[in-house]
Amino acid sequence: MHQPEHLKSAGLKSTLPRLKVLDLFENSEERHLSAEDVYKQLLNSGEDVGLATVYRVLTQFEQAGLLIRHHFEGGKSVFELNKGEHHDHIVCLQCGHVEEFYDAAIETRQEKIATELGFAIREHSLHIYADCTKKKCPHRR
Amino acid sequence: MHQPEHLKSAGLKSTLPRLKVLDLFENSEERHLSAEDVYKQLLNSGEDVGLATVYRVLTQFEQAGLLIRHHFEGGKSVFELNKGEHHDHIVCLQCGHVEEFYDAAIETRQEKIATELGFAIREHSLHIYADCTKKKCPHRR
DNA sequence: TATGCAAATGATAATCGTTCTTATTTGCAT
DNA sequence: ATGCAAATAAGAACGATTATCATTTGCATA
Repeated sequence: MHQPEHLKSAGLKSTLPRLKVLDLFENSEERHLSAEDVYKQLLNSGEDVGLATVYRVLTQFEQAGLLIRHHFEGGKSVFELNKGEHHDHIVCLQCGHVEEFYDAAIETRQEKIATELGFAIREHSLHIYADCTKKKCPHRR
Repeated sequence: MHQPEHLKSAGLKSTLPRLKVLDLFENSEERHLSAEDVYKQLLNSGEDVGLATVYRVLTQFEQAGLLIRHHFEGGKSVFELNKGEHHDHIVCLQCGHVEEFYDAAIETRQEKIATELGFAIREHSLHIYADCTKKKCPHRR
């Protein structure tokens, strides 16, 4: 258990809600969770947290670099643990599962294009929405 | 003026609000407009349209293939005229201007990656958020 | 170990973008 | 000219998120 240090180094007090949220991301099956997901899972675990706190904590964790926020289609923000390595996402249109991938060639091309157009990249997002062709797709959306 | 035909072929009646919205996209300086942008510009032009109508019309145009909807950071949808050719976007973090680009290499890589992961791409979005290094950047956000 | 206080929380109201509802108006075929 | 389905405008309703504020908590200090 090294979570309290994570929080401390981010200048955040080690409170129960924050520990629970961190714990959820580190032990959850699904790496990508929305605020609502986090809230519901905590309630199911018997924790008594407020939805407002969940939103607050997620934003703080994002600013502290512990989490990364994504804006997939559908309007709601989705968060994942920041592993320090950038990657892009492919979202299954059947089950909603999010798969990660990284392609050096794409990254290189992006840099080249931005430079040519007179821009310095700050961040970027590549989202592929696709049909899963695997039979094991749970189709649970 | 060939707009009415556009509408008719899409199965949409040729109404004033629809013609005005189409006209705006075809003659506006900025290719990428949000619902709020469209609404305000129409009001400024003395048109008496409702915000609900703007949203409805934009959605209909999207379904008719006349417009393309984008989800940039910031939560609100942005629309642009569908020119039939896919392209990606680079958003200036200073002035908010959106520049378009297309890179065959990136497209190819995406297809290859999706196939390898067992997916069939339906759609995708590549958004680059960057600092403009040109002096002519209006910095007007 | 008790205590003080800033920071954090939870309940709820408020906000923002967007969609829905409904009574009225409009395009357009007759 | 007329009828009617389609479209509209206004505002209510909605879902995700943020702000407010009184109460509680972590934790440094006595």
